Amino acid sequence: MAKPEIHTMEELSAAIGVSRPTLSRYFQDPSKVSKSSVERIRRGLEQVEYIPNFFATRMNRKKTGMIGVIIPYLNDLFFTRLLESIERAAMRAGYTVITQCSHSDPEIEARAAETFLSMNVDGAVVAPLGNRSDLKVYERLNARLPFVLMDSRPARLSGVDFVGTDHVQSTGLITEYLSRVGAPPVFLAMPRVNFNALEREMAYISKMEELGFEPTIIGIESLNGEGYFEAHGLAVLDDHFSKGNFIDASILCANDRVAIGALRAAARHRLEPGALHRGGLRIAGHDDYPLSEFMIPTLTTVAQNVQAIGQAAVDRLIEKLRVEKPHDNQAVQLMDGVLKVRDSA
Amino acid sequence: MAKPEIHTMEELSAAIGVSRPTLSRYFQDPSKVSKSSVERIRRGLEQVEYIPNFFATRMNRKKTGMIGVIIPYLNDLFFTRLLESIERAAMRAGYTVITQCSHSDPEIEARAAETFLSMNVDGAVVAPLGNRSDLKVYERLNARLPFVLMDSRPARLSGVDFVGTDHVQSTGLITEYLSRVGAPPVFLAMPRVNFNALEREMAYISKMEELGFEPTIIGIESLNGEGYFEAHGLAVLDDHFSKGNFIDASILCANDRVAIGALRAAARHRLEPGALHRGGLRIAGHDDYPLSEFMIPTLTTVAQNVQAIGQAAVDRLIEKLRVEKPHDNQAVQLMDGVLKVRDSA
DNA sequence: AAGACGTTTTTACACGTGTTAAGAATAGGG
DNA sequence: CCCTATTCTTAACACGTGTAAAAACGTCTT
Repeated sequence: MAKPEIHTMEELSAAIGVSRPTLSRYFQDPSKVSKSSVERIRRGLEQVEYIPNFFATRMNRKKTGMIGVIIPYLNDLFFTRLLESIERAAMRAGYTVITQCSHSDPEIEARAAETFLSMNVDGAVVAPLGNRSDLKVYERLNARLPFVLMDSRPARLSGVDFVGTDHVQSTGLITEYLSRVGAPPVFLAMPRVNFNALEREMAYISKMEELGFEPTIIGIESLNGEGYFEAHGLAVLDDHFSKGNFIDASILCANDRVAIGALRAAARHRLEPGALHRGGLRIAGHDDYPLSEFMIPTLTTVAQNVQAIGQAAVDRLIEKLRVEKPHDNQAVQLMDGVLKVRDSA
Repeated sequence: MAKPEIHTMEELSAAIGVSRPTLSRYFQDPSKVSKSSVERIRRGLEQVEYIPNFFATRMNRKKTGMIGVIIPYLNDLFFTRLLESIERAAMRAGYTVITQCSHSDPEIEARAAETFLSMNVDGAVVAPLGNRSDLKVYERLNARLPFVLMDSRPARLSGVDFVGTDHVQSTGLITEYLSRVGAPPVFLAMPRVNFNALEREMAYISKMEELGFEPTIIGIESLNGEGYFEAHGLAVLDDHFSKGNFIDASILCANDRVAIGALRAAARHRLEPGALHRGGLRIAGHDDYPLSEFMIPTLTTVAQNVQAIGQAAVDRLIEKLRVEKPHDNQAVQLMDGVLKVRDSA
């Protein structure tokens, strides 16, 4: 505890009798230094309190060993799971993750991107904000760094790598399941805050048409402003149920958070959604939100492979990092969703 | 878009005909520079692409304008709300927040602390990991920086500022409510992963004794390893309900996530917890987790004032930052919880 | 027009480490 | 003991910006 505090490599060099350049090499990669010196330095470091200055080390290196991650919200367990899987993958690969949250604000998102550039991060992974994002921000990042988008994908953006769920597959899967086991589903949309909102809508429509059913979409416009998804699902269905609409329908929600609101609306109207009630109300979601299995009834949904998405994003980043000039072939990785049949549908 | 890219202040200085030191002052605080120069620089910046290097600017400044935040988990909306309120408060005050998540690992927590020190952050806010944390890490931070602990407080740590909820008040409040309206509550504990777990247990016990009731605590030991809180609540109550225990009790859960598991256990056993059923099963939680109002039934709980805690933590940090030598009086700020009576109890 | 004052430029050094080139020390082999 | 290969030290410059002191400039007052 009472170790003398050393603030610079120069001081450390004097203290343990090893030259500063050797110390510099030691901290970057101990194998670059002879066994005997490594031992000597190691013993010296046990006697004193010293950590190389974060900024000074990063300033001159070509590789900073940092990757920047931007996510749109913090208050959503889907994104925190994604972030966690990225952090773990990055840590395994020896990288430090710098996280910025855009708090639904394109301006903050743009500022975060600038911060990453000014920090010389080795690469960046971004989960886009949605329609309101400035696509130039992504183009700028993509032009200057190894860059990967994840989760949701701007339609009008080309040449940018992407990792996410195949919504045509995942939404198709659950649409088909719902249609097979009971009534063809109505789609309870979410406000179009991101590109996935629309992708899932379209996937639902095309699957319904393929199956020969009439698609029905409700809840595109928000009834409660910029609130939570749960509040949206609750408000929209509360309204419909009050009018006697959809009380015995199959309802596919755009995501699990909307579905949680939907379940709440059902409870409020003393409806009991469930797979067991043939012909009765059924509610399903999308994402396999961590709380879905604890809902009442437990929520039938399609799981996104968050783990794989995070890992793939980091892998792709590192791949782009290794080769100076990437093959310039845009890589788009789409993961399949997995059906989770539970009690609600 | 095709703006020439300028990488150093030197180049910028040459490009727009203003000296480098003046530019330096401009980027730190435009009001330190004459109107005419400000105007000239502003016009110049519109013509080129330039951002001051993050590391170089931070390296020499005495104040880096950054504050470090460590939270234990990401997969918990309580902590993400806390983090969000801190980020907003810090942003308002002009600070950049660097977040690190310790992922329940004391080693990662210690490393994050070292990173903050090596970055010369102006201050640090930490939500402790719990029993497994190395208290020396906090002492070290506290000795070298403005430092504030939040959310949960190690018993054996003195001289460190703290901001959090007054659990004696909050837990007492709901214990009293439950006792007043129905049967005195049983306490469904959570695994003692942090200091609040024990604090709430103790607060429950002393309030029960004050009211002249016999305290009963269940679920201290985890039945499902290091799983989620929800799984813990579910496993413990599922076990008890199977044996016919507590099926008409008032159950106070250590937090809302445990309570969500408890509601699930009740549903599995076809029990209907609710305030309306006088004498019947009732379930309550603690924290006002964002999803509590969407549970079935909606969850009665005590809200922690997350907003105020985050703001107070940042305020205190900035206060300590301003005065060179703080008055050394340890500041402990405890916020009151607010009762949220809903349907479950 | 002279002086005073505020601003800006110039000049120089600082921060802590990366990095390179040259020479010195060390080790191992004969 | 000498020779060569390796590793280290020394010395110096680099990175991009902060910062301080002194000199130059401009504007305003009188």
